[in-house]
Amino acid sequence: MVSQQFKKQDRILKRKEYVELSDKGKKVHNRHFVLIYSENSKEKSRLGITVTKKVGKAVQRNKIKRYCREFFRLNRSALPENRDINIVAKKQSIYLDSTKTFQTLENLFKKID
RNA sequence: GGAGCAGGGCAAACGAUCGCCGGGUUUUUUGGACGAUGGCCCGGAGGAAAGUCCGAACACCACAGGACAGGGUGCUCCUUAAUCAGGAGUCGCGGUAACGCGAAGGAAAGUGCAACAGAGAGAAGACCGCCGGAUGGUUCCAUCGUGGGGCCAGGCCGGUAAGGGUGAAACGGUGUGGUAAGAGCGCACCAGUUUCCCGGGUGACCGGGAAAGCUUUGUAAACCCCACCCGGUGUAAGACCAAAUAGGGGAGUGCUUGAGGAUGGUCCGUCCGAGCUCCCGGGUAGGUCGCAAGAGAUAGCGGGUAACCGUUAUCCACAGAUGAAUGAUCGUUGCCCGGUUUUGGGUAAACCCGAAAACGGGAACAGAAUUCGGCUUAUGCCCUGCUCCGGCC
Repeated sequence: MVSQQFKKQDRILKRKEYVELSDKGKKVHNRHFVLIYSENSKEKSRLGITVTKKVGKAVQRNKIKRYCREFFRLNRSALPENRDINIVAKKQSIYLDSTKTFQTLENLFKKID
């Protein structure tokens, strides 16, 4: 059984790291999300989520972040290792419910090489 | 049954699985501490957490005292830590009513403004109308002549604010006297203003009476005047710890009589060579604190119309993140909406109201960020009381 934990060390927390990632990383996107990713020096993949105020109000932004975290937590074993990944939400993403969010992210994560 | 007014309540519940944040405790790691890992236990968004519109606590900065400027408040009394808050009232306005709304001091300090319409709009004004006067024409009566009356015509001179018309507003209303016609021009009553007196109320104010001048428009969310109040910035406040690198100050030591470094196990040797060592303060990244138990909640009793106050008891690891936790999936039940079917009542029926069943759909507004007290705005459902209208007895 693979662990489904998702703790603080599995996340990108510093502004510096986000800036570095967006400078160096590769991007894939669809109409709801943008993924920015690059290899890291750690053993695990780490996740960061960016939802700006343009997307919606606080409740909607929180919902998107929780869906993204949940997807990452449940599907880590299927994902590539040694990556820093930033999920950037676009404005369209507030219209998705949980199952559609998961489907959309799954399709998008397949594009990561 | 319909329409409305006021007040209050809830913010789906339970279970399973996988997670997140904080705290306590414990295991392993370690010489020990911190930390990390695993286990167990406890806690983890709102009525508005929102808008950031007021008020405070707290912190730092500024500050002898006063005046001006600027800003705020503006019926009364009370409550509160405090307020542009709240309660109870007064007055005015709206509503049939329950009830609601009001920046509600001063317009007889001064200045300004009052569109359009209208004759005239602030010590107002004569357009129509009404009245008087002189003039012209005509006619009637009387007459020697002079004269008197009626009608018509227009312009001229003057009076008049009662009537018409305009306007949001035209300098009180009704009646009567008066007059050429009119007019607060006089008088009576009514309304209003100011002053004074009496009574009630803590007070705003209310009730009654007298006098005066005879009536003095509106606007102060226009300037202004009066009374009272007011330093500034906000937890990214602010306090503390503090790398690496660069640089500042001081002390010691050294500059061919060579500190220190490289080579090396060490010494000699060889090479490089003007710095090296220590201390101090400032300070960046980063971190810690601020940062969670209080103007606290619930219940009882006492005081008060009430806001609220006093007192007693009980409860509380009542969230503390910082790229920011409080979630996801599944199941059961409940809630709301929709049409369908069955059924009860008001009835002869249409129609209306209620109940049940299965089916389908939905679950609002919204996420703590230093903390409290208010206000405002957003929003789903439920309950209670009251008012008006209609029907039946």
